Amino acid sequence: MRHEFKKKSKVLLIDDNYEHLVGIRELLNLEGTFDVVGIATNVTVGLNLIKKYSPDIVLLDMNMPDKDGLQGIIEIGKLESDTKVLALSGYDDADLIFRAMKIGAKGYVLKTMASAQLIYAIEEVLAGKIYLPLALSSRFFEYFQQSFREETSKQETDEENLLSYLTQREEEVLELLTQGITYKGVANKLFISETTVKTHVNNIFQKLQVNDRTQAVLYAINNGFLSKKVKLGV
Amino acid sequence: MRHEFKKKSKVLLIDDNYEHLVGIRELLNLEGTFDVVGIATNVTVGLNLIKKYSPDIVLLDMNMPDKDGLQGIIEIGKLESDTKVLALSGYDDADLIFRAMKIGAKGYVLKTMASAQLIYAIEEVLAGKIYLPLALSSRFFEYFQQSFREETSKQETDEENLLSYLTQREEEVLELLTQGITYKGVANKLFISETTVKTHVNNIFQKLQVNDRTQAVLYAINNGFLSKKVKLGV
DNA sequence: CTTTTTCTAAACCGATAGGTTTAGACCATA
DNA sequence: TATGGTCTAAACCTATCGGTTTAGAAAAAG
Repeated sequence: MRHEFKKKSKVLLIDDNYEHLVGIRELLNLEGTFDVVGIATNVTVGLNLIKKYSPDIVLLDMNMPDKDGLQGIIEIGKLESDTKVLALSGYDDADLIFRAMKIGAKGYVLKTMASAQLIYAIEEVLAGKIYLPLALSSRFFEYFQQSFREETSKQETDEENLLSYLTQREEEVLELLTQGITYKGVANKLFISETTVKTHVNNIFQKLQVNDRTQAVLYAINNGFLSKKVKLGV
Repeated sequence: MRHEFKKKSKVLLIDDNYEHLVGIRELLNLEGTFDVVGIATNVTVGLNLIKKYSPDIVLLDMNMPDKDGLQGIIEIGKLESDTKVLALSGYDDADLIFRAMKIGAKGYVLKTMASAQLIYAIEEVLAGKIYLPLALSSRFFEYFQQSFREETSKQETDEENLLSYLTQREEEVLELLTQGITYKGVANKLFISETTVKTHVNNIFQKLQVNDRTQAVLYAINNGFLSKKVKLGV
């Protein structure tokens, strides 16, 4: 796609390192297809510039002293603008990459990367895609999978999941308990008497080794009983 | 890395489509660097073959009639072997890709892809990397970000988060309630009287617009009060 | 064809929870 | 200084919860 009237993309730079800031601006200006509408050395100023210029993309440094980059991404997201965020960082910290992508960064590039790659990343993000260099992408996935390994290890590997001892009916009752419903309410929903509900609930308490409904609900939530509602489903 | 005594990698294929199965086996045999140690048309048989041959990698079809592929990945993971799973599918369903990667697949390739790309994917996974074709990787990230947008929208965007009306002391009390502690227990932990706790709790109920402790705990959990413990932290 | 499990239900009782009112002490802000 | 919010606390009462025992009917397992 190369035609003469192509509109330049508006770019904003936020980085506490002023030299780096100017360096990137020069680079992008030389490229000719970008219009650097502003630069800022902190997030607060950057946010104001975004409101003023509505850039297409913001290059946002992750490692800054005052407000950190993650908070910056969140606040840019709250603006409800179409501004895309490309995260910049000196380190390939898996956790940082994961968090940045989680809260809406459209890409993540290292400062050590070749300028051509930076340009490519910007273009990809501007085209609506998500850009992660292969090396970072790998780290991201490792971290991603590890997060869920820890999370699911309790539920699936666990052979002592007391929830598995519950009968079908008891599960139904527990399900209603986790909605904060009283004995009377459960009885009505299941078309059984209140005393029957109490019997089930007492059996549930014994099986889950808890003393009251709140603890039962907490056990249920922390052991995968309600995973679909509380977390991302498997 | 090319030396004559390179050991062939053991590959296992699981796919309910027998023709496809044989086709891939032929392809891999022709390649010369792979040793297809077994093929199976369902997960159950496949699991037994994995136990028997300890393959380096399993190509696992996601769309099968009996046990589906996701369950297959989980069960292969439970074997605690070093066998890696490369997911195969006819569809680039974002949700399916996300789930497969979440539970431990090392890669995901479409059946429609060129055979050279399949070979490349297998080699990458065998080398300990994670392989997602660019197109799927994009879909994955979109889905990934969308999942968390939904999850965080209630907590962060929400200006009607009733939790924000709680005083510090009330938050402390609620925190203890979410651990399933009684009035008496809370009183002891906070070094205040039981009646004081009851006063705080009643105020909490009114502010959160709920009727009992279980509902209060559920509200707290579903609105970010306990996010660090229940979900992945931001 | 027994035996066990599950689901149903009642009666009884004490403990806890929840609702309401009132009130003193402290602190900050108007 | 006065006003409002917070934290503390008590007294009172009712509703609900939780523990225990007992038991019949139906279904599943042996």
